[in-house]
Amino acid sequence: MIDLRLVREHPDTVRASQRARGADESLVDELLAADAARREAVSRADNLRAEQKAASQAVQKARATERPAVLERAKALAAEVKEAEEAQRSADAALREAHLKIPNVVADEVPPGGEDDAVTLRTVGDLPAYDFPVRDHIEIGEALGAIDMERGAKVSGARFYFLTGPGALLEFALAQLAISRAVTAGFTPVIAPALVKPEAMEGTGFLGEHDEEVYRIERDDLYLVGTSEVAIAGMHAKEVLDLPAGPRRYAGWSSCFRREAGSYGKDTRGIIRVHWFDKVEMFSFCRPEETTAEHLRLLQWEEEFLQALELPYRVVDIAAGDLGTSAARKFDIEAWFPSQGAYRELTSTSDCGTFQARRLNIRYRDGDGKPQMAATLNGTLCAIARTIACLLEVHQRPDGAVYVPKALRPWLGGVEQLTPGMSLTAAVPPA
RNA sequence: GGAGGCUUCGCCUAGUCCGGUCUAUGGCGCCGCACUGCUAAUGCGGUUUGGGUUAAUCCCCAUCCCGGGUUCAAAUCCCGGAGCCUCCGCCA
Repeated sequence: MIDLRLVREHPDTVRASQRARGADESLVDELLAADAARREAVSRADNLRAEQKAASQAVQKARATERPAVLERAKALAAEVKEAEEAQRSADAALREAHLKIPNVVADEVPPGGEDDAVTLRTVGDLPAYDFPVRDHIEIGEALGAIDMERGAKVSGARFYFLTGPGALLEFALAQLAISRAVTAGFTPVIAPALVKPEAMEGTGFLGEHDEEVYRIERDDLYLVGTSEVAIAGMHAKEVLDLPAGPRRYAGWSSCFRREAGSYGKDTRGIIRVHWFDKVEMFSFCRPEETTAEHLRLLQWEEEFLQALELPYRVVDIAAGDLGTSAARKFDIEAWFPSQGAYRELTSTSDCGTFQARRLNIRYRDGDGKPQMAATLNGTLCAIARTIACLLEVHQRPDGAVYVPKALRPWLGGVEQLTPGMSLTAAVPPA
């Protein structure tokens, strides 16, 4: 939810933001009208209530002879109040509806344009050269006994997979590495629920125009999260946080579920685009004035993680038309996939400003002890399946082996490479 | 799944049976002022959170877990729901 004061005082800023996103500008005027209508309804109901309250007290004090007349007046007012409250309720609902339709206001620095207009900020790491035919992650993974797509489809359908043997060990190694690095950087590790109530889903902005992306458990009115961002943002809903000494940071682990509606034909091969994967997500609660710096920090941690995995990548600044509902600004990191000869999104970090906090009612106390809206940011530390895919491709060797980056070795029994038919007991940390 | 208990303005708490100065009591904590060489102690005052209105103050409305209902009037009565606790059943 955007700041209503901003809409009232600077509607043109919001209109410009809508235009940049390619969204409907007239929603701003609808919101302004709904806001004015609500305030009028509130005033009317408040005044009537005050009158009615006085009348009600007069009933008690009235002498017996006056009582019937006073009571009559109180009853009449009560009816009016009821009607005014009804009008207020519908005005409130109309305002909320109009309010929810408007996505976050894009930051000034965001590049204009759509999906193809992201600006590359930098490219890091040398592209690997292979003097043998490059294979994609499925060929490599299946040869290693690390990925089983066929049985994934048998058990759960398209876009499902099993990670087996070295693949399963790789998942745990990545998770351990990600969590360890996050804890060292000051994050609190969190294992988050993957099923959440509608409020959490709506609060993080996932139930708007993209709600067909989300799995819903209708019978229990719960949703499967597409990222632990949802649960972690919801974790402090309706709270007043203590944010005296900088951001409060969590590293959340959860399974993530995505319907991938509308992506038919995209990435149908492999585990790059799947209905379910596990992920370590960074999440930050901070003061609004801290978000720009915090966003860059999250981005830096993401980059350092990919550097530790020895993966070449580039950082892109996402254009306005491609921003999510909650984001004011977003950076993606795209890593190199040799089989595609292209950079593909591996991680992403968004500055949501106060947008999510306003929906979820997350506040903090300022220097004067007054509650203020907090700000939220999120960033992928490691989306496991896609990262495994990238690792297998980039670090493939001609003999079907896969090089293990040094940072991962402590979690894989110290092995320097994964090889087809290898002994699994060698690839686990000492028991 | 079944039975019972609990939920009050940061924390604890009075009030709920029997509706109306509840404009919610008291303690702790916190803030300010006074007093005092300093600290402590003491005294006085303040201290929920939203919304409306306003240049600002004032003022008004809402808020006793949430949502309905009864009533001129609800923390209080009725119905529904949530969360927590205890016991039983089931389960990893």
